[in-house]
Amino acid sequence: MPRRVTIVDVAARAGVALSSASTALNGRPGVSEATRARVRAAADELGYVPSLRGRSLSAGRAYAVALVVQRESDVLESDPFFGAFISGIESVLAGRGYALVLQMGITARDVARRYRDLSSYRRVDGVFLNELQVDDPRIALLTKLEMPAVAINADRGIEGFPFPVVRQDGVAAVQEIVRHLVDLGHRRIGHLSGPQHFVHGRERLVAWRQAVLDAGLEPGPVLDGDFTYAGGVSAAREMIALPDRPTAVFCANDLSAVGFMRRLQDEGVQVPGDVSVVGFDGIELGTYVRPTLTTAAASPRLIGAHAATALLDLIEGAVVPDIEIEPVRLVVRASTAYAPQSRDLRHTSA
Amino acid sequence: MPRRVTIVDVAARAGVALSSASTALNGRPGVSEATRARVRAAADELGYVPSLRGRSLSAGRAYAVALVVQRESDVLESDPFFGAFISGIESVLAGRGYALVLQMGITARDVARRYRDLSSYRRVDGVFLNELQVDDPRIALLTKLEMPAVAINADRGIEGFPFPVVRQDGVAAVQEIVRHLVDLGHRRIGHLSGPQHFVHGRERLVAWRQAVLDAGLEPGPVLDGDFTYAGGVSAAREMIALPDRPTAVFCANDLSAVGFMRRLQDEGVQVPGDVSVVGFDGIELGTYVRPTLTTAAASPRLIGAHAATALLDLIEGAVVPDIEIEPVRLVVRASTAYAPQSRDLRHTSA
DNA sequence: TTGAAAGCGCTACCAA
DNA sequence: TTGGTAGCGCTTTCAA
Repeated sequence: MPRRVTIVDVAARAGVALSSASTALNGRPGVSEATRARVRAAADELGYVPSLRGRSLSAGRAYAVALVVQRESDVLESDPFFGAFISGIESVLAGRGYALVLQMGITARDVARRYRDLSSYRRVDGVFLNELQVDDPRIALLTKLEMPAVAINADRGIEGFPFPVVRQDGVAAVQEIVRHLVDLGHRRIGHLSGPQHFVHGRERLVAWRQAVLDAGLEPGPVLDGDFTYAGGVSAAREMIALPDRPTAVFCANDLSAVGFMRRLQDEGVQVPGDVSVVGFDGIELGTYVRPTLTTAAASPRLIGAHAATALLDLIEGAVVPDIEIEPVRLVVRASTAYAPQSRDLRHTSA
Repeated sequence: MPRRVTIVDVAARAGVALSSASTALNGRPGVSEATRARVRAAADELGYVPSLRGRSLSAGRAYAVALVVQRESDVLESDPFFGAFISGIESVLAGRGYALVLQMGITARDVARRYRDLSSYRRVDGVFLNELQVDDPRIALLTKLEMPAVAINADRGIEGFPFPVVRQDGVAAVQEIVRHLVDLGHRRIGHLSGPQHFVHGRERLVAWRQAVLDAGLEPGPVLDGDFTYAGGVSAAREMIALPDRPTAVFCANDLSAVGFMRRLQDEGVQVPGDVSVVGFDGIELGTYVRPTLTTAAASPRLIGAHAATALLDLIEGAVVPDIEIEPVRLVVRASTAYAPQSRDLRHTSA
C-alpha cells in the first residue's frame, strides 16, 4: 500500500513551503495567485486529500456533530419522524464536510452520559437538541459543557434560551384542527395527550384547550397518552368506558391516533361515524390505515436541514438567529366527518 | 476555560515519563504495577480524559464506523427495520469507545461517493454492508479501498466472499410459511416479490418457489413488488385482474404486504377469507393492521449487535468467522386462514 | 509573499 | 522497567 499523500508531498511537488501549501489550499489570503494555482495543480496531480485527523488535531475540531436519541430500542422503529429528520440533517452535513454521529440512550441518565462523553472525548463539535422536555436538564448540561447546540421547537416562552432554535409552529395547526372539527358540528372535542413533560406534548394540550375555549365550547375529556400506539389503544379503552363520550378526539400524534382508532373500531365504534379522530405529524402510516387519518403535517426533513445549517454556522462562529419555518398544516383525510348530533341537527333544522 | 488536561500533565503529576504514562494508561505491558497505579491515580485526580484526536492521529484510527443507507429520503421513514438495527449496533459500539457515523445516499453513485469519501478522509475504520445486491458493486469498491467491512446476509453461494458475514437464515422461514399455507389447504400460492437485484429479494422468491414445488404444487403467479407499501398496492390491483387468482400470497416483506392487503380489502376481497396474506420481517406495523399480519420475524437488533462486534474485532485485527444467528421464525397471526376451496373440500369430505 | 518552526495530544520505538 | 524522542498531518504564528 503506497504511503498516503500528505500536504508535505504537495508542497514539495509545487516547490513551495509547507505553510504556503496549507494557506493556498484553504483559500486563505497570503499567497500569490500564481502560487495558489501551482499548489492546487500539484494537489490534483498527486490526488491529495487532506487528512481529517491531522486537521482535526490541529484545528481543534472534530468536523462531526451528533444526534442523541432517547428511546426504548424498539421505539425508534415505530417513530418514522426520525428518518426524515436525519435525512434532512445529512443532506446539509455532507455538503460541508461534516459527519453525523448517531447515539442512542434509553434513560435520561444514559443520554446525559452520552453527551458528557461526546464532550470530554471531543468527539463532535455540536449537537442537536431534539424532543425537548419541560425544564430539560440537557440545556444546563450542554451549557456547562460549552457544547454548541441547536434546539428544535424549544418552548417559546423561555427567556434567554441559550441556543439557537429552529421552530415549526404547531399551535396554528391545532387551531385549524379544532376549527375543522367545530365546522363539522362537533361540540364535545376530547384530547388524547402526549406526555406532559415534553414541550410538544404540553404545547398541543394547551393549544387544544385554548382553541376549544375560543370556539365557545367546554373542553372535552383528556385521555392520557404517551405518543405510542399502545398508549392510543389504552386511551380508547378508557374513552369507551366514559359516560359522556366526545364525538371527536384530537390525538397528540399520529402513532397514538392510529392505535386509538384501531381499538375503537375493534370495539365497534365507528370512525368517523361515531367519533372523528385527528392525529399530528403527518407520517405515512396515516395513509395506510382506514379511514385514512386527518392530521397536521410537520416537515421533519426541512427542520433537519435548517437545524444542520444553523449548527454548522454556529460552530464556525457565526451569530445564528432563531429560524422559523412554514407552520405545520392541516391535512384533511377520512377520519373526520360531521358529528352524529350535528347530522340530526341538520335534519331537524331542515 | 482551563486548559485541557493532557497525558503530559498526568505524567508530570505521577512523576514518570510521558511514554510510561501512555503505556500504563493503555494497560500495555512494560511498566511496573506500582507505576501503573501511580499513573492511574494521577489521571483520576486530574480528571484526565484521553483526547480522541491525538490518539486518532497517532494510532491511525478514527474510532468510528459507518453505516451508509441507500434510500429515497422518505423511505427510511417507512422502513422500521433500521431503527432496531442501528440500536443493536450502537449498543455494542458505545461500550467499546467507537461511534457510529450515519450517512445517506439516494442513488448508487451517491453511495459509492460516500464510501470513497469515508475512506479518503479516513473518517471511519470500517463499515457495515447492508441490504446487499446481487453482484453488489460495493464489494469491489470496499475491497479496493481496503476498508474493513462486515456484511449482513450476504449470498451464501459466493465463494471467497471478502468480508465476514452475519447471517440470519430466512429460507427456513419461507419454507415454514409455505408449509403453513399448504396445511391450511392452499394449493395456489402466489408471491409478491421484492426487487430481484437485492439478495434478500431474490432469496425469498427462490425459496418460495422451491418450497411450493417441494409441496408438490405448481408455483402461483409472481407479482412484481419493490418492498414498498405502494408496490404492494399496485400488485394487489394486478392480482385482482388475474383470471386465476391465488388463494394465498407470500409477500417479500411486511410493508408491501400491508399495502397489498389494504388494496385487496378496499376492492372487497376478504383477507383472509378470500386470500391469505403473509409478510416477512416482523415489523410492528403488522400488528397495527387488521387482520394482523402473519409474518416471519427477523431480529434486526441482534443482527446489528453481532455485526458491530464482528466489525470492531476485525478492525482490531482479529480473525472474524462468519456468524449465524437463530433463524427467522414464522409468526402466525390473523391474515392467514383455511383456503376457500379447502373449506368446501372439508365440507364435501365430511 | 514566503518559509521555518512550534504546537495539537497521543503512540511507539529505541536506548539507557 | 523507564525515559527520551520521533513521528502522525495539519494549522498558525512569526521572521525573513
